[in-house]
Amino acid sequence: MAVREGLLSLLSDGPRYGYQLKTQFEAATGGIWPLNVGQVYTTLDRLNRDGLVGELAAAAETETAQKSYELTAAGREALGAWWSTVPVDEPPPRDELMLKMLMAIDHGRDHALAVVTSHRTALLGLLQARRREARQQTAAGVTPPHDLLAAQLVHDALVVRAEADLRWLDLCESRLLASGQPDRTDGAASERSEPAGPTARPTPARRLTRKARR
Amino acid sequence: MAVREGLLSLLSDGPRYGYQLKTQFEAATGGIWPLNVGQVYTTLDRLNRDGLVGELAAAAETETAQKSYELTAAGREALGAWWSTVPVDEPPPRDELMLKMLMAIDHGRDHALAVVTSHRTALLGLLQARRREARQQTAAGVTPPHDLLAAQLVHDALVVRAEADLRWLDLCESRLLASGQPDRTDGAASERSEPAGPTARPTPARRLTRKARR
DNA sequence: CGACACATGTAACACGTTACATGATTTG
DNA sequence: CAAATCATGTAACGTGTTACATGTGTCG
Repeated sequence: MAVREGLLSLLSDGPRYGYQLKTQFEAATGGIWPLNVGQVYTTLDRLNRDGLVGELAAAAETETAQKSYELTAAGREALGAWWSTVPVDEPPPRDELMLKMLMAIDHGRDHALAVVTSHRTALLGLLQARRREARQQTAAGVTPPHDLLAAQLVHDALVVRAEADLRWLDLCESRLLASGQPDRTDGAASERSEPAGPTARPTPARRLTRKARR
Repeated sequence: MAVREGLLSLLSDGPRYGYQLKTQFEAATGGIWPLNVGQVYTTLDRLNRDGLVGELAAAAETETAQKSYELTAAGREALGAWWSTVPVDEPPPRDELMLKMLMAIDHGRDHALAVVTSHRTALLGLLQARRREARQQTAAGVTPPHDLLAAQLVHDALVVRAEADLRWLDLCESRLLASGQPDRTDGAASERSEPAGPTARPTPARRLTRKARR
């Protein structure tokens, strides 16, 4: 649910047709979010299906296949809801870094700590690279003012996000070190499940496996 | 690409069957990421199709429909790549807040500033709520140690993210205020496109509309 | 017995994304 | 003329997600 709302937002400024929306979407996002034209048409179809946009039959005047779309009342309402709604993460979004961390913890503290350090260095490198890019970007000011602002804000967001991730990794590390839990790198299995030989008898299936015979 | 890797990670500990994976996935994520069982089976099928996991024919021993899955060599390799790879956002991920902000800017500085302030207050409220939750959570320590650590880290992540978003909103505000760009709330149209009456002649189609007749 | 947890699986749909086909128009 | 841009659209695939159908075993 991102392209949908983007198109709605662009359409709220007046009727547009597909290719135009692609162009304006990319312009509005500072050229950072390329958008395949095909997706515009499929998304427009879906929006049309859902009654959020309507075809503007005025295409006859141009003799070409240009079909314009405009917001319907429902579309305008949906867009308004989007503007006023803050994305409440409930349940929390499936973030890759988060999931990776949790899964790593599941594999033992050592693994988790390794993931922390490797990702920290990688993220630090990314941050530096982005700062370098930013300097070059401002040096060669080629983009128009609007696009420049957009590009700058996107860059800010990426930097802030990366910093947040780094801070979170630090938190993970300290929490991991604080929890005196012993590592379960084989040998000493934790409470989680059996050491898992090739034919491990899995925890929740004990009963089933035990009396499988009717 | 999140559930896939999660299942691979769980399977790297030994063969598992579907329901078990659901249980362990939810346990590993501190009960915060509920996972529909059906999705486990479909994902397992897809992983099987891609040759990352294989069925363990040992189900015969249990007489029941329990089919276990295990990692293949390719699966183990994919998982290893996952562990060592830091998610590099290139192009940047379609973040909803970011997109909303950019689209708001496209609609004029005033609108953008309004979105900033509304989202800031909403995010602040969310932050406070989460801090409150955290206090209650630690007070009623019901969850086992592992799940508690996971839940705590997820909570940390959410808080850190929210703080980052707030910081970014502040940045947006200052950038917006710094850019002396006049607002384009009707009347004075910006460089972007025509004021867009019902039959607006769209910018990139000038030529087409002009000589449409073959 | 009836409710509930365990266990597997299918069908359907959502959105995002890419590749492809097609044609008109502009421009070098 | 040829290449690039403008312009529309379809087909196909990928993952995530939910709802549903089905059956066994446990427990109060």
